[in-house]
Parts: sequence; structure tokens; C-alpha cells
Amino acid sequence: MHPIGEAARRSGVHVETIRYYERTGLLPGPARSASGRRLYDKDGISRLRCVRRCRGLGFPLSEIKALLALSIEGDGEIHATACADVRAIGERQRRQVRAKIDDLLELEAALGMLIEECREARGSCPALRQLFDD
Amino acid sequence: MHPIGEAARRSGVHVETIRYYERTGLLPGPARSASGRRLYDKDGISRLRCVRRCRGLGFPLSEIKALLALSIEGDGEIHATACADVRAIGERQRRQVRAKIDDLLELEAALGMLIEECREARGSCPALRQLFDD
DNA sequence: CTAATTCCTGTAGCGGCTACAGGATCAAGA
DNA sequence: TCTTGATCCTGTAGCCGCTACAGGAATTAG
Repeated sequence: MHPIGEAARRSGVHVETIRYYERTGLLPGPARSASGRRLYDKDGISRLRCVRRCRGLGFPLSEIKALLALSIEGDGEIHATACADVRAIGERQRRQVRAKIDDLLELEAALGMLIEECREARGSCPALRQLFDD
Repeated sequence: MHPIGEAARRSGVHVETIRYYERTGLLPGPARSASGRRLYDKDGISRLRCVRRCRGLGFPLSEIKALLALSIEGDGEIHATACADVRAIGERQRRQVRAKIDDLLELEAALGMLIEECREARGSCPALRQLFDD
């Protein structure tokens, strides 16, 4: 059983973030010591690492909550129950990432044009003019 | 001189957002009617449109503030003063957009792998296992 | 003159943290 | 044993860029 600081070190999730996850109901409150300090077991730390990986993949906390709900823990192991559901969440996430990429690509192109015009400019700044003109 | 609702309609910036911009100091407070209602002139509405375009290009409000500061208004016209500065801000923004795109592309690939493994799976969900395994 | 609309200020919420303040408790060294 | 410093606790407020109220005042249309 590890205190929160060590759980943070082992999982890579900041102490304040762990407490935040607990506060918002993403994670169950762990066991407590006699004096009220949080104590994490192996599974608790695994769950933290899982959340961290999911965050790294861009999942919002609400989706991660759903993912965690699809898992069942027993004798120190964590199993998936409904693989199709997991995949569906992953695919939704991927679609959203793709949409954001497309948005940003357009944006990059628009910025590029703005800058390019600006580079070739003589006289007053065309970029600003373009931003301002009606 | 137009009230805020019409300024919103003409600029495409929501009423509450206009007030928010003013509150945070992004925009100067406009003239007021005798009863205290905001009144926007042509330049005020141009500025709103400019902010909207910049937001559309992903500029954070802080950068937009800098961009607005680079402009000088006189007799209903708005001119750039330092084109190089404008371009620098634009280029910084483009770099950040590019960095985000690269991040998201990696992310998309990682998600794709996760989903692909999941699709070929037999037995317990490999995606969830991968997310959980130490 | 009334009723609907618009406007005002002020405050709180979203997501996902981060950063305190102010106190309790614990572990290691002298 | 005492002390020091690290760690922990709760609670609150801040970040960004809005959005959504509440509760009231003013304007406008019929």
C-alpha cells in the first residue's frame, strides 16, 4: 500500500491530478490510513497508469470513465468485458482527432497564405488589412 | 451607432462574447447611450470582425491583443504600423498549429493501432489490456 | 399602455488541470 | 526525545474562451 506521492511517481500522474480525478468521480477513493491518508494498492496504481495512457491518447475524462466502467477487476487482474464497446469509444475518439487535424490543416493553409502575402508586401501590412477589411 | 445586438449580428460575435472581450480588456469600451447602453460605430464593428477572423485562425486572445495594438486607426481606416511584427505573430501561430497537427497525427496513428489490434482480437479485449498493462 | 424584446451587471459553470493557503502527520537524524 | 523537513490533508481560486444564467432597467412594436 503506497501513499499518494509514490502512486504519483509510479503512475506518472501528478498528486493534485490524482486527487482531482477522485474528486470528480473518475476514480474510486482508495483505502485510507488511520490518519486519513490515501493508500493505493497495485490495482489502484494500474488504474492511474491506464488513465494516464488514455489521456495521452487524447480521450476526455468522460470517455475514460466509460472505458474504466467496461473493465472488471478480480484477483489483481483487470479484464475487458465488452471489446466492441471499447473499440467504439476508440473509433469515436479517432474520428474526432481526425476532424481536428483537418481543421488545423485548413487553418495552417490560411495562415500560410496570410504570411505569404505579407512577405511579398510593399507599403502597409496586407495581413492586418486583410484581417480588418470588411 | 448600433446597439450591441446589431453589432453582434453584423460581426458574427455573440453578444456575451463581445462583453467578455471588453471585460478582459481585449476591446475598448464603446460609446454609451444616455441610459448606459453600448453603441458601436463602424470601426468598433470592424474591430469585432477582425477579432472574429483572428479567432477563426486560432490566435489566442493575447496574440489578438498584440495584433490590434499594431494597428492605428484614423479617419475610419485602420492601418498596420509594423508589418514585420504582424508577420512574426502569424508565423509563431503557424508553428504552433503545425506542432499541434504533428501531435495529433501521432495520436491518430496510436489510436489506429489500438483499434486495429482490437479488431483482430479473439478473447479478452486487447485494447483495454494494453491500456491497463504495466 | 402593455407586452415583448433588448439591454445592463454580476456571477457561476464548462474541461482538465495547477497552485496555492493553512494545517496535520510522518520519517529520519542529532 | 526532539526537531526538522518532507509529505500529506482539505478547500479554494486561477487558467482559457467562452456560455448561461439571474434579476432588473430600458426600449420598441402593436
